[in-house]
Amino acid sequence: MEKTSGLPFQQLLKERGLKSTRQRDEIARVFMESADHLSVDELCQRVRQKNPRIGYATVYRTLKLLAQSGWASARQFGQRTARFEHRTEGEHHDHLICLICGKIVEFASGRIEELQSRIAQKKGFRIFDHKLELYGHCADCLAKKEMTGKEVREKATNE
Amino acid sequence: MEKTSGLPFQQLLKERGLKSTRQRDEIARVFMESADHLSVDELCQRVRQKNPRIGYATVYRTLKLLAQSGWASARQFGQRTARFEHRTEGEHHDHLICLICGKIVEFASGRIEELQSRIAQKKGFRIFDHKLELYGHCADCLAKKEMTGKEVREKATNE
DNA sequence: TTCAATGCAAATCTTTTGCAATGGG
DNA sequence: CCCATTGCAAAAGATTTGCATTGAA
Repeated sequence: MEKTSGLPFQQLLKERGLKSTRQRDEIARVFMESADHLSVDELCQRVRQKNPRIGYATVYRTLKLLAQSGWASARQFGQRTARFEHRTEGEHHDHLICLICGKIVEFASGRIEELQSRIAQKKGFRIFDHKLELYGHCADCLAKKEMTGKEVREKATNE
Repeated sequence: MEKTSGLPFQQLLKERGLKSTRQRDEIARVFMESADHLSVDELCQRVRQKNPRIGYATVYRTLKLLAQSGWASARQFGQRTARFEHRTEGEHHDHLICLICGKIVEFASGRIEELQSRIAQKKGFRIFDHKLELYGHCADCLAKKEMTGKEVREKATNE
């Protein structure tokens, strides 16, 4: 997996001919300092603790830049709000997702990542990030196979 | 990779205690007969050629059922509309996605799928589908590293 | 000084929901 | 018959955009 961290955000802006502004720097800093799986809303809240006048639009615009630059990556776990992860160096956690109850189990596989790198190289890509999600039914839900139709329906509805 | 196709949709409804209706059957049929990467809108258009009174809500609701049953799976390539793929038996195509220009290149890797199956088994999941996306910069965009800031900005904007 | 970036509010778009009417089992 | 399903229109969100103002370079 390619490394680009360590390159400050401001340097990256300069490379692309973009201006370094108080807002962009603040947003990038707060993003990098925060825990993973941050929603746009959460990021905006935090940024506003420092500078309450920063708008959602700016946060979205900056996040787009961070994503294009490979620093952030968007995830859509449920179908609702996107959440942004840091592109960390090396270690990635991937996800097993249950289609019935929505449970998410994390896992990591270095072996799979090796294969990914090889494929990317073959196609001429420089990879910054990846997303691997396995969808199915979890052990619990498989065990509930004997549920009545009514119960299944209720579970599916409030999902 | 687990197989469930061949099981008719109606049978699946019965198993879950759901009703088989004209609309559900029609939507499922059209979905299965269509090409991959169908948007909800496209599916709705096609279904309406047969029955113009079918509403978006019903299409969404049925697609959710198909997804939970493992027949369809949602993808979010750009951040816009979700697109639905058929869950085909065996063969999966995964995606390399360029963060700059949005280009999508497909690839397949049986080796990676083997590893996935093993992981799922270890965690007690029965997997119906998976999603693997590699994000980075494509060969073309890497070649354009010498572009001026202005050009980069324009490209990023109309993305 | 110049033009990109910002902040705000309005606009868009996708997906979900409430509810009366319909229709499967 | 009963209650799940449908269709419509309205609601709910999430993200984007137009535009006047601000601020980096």
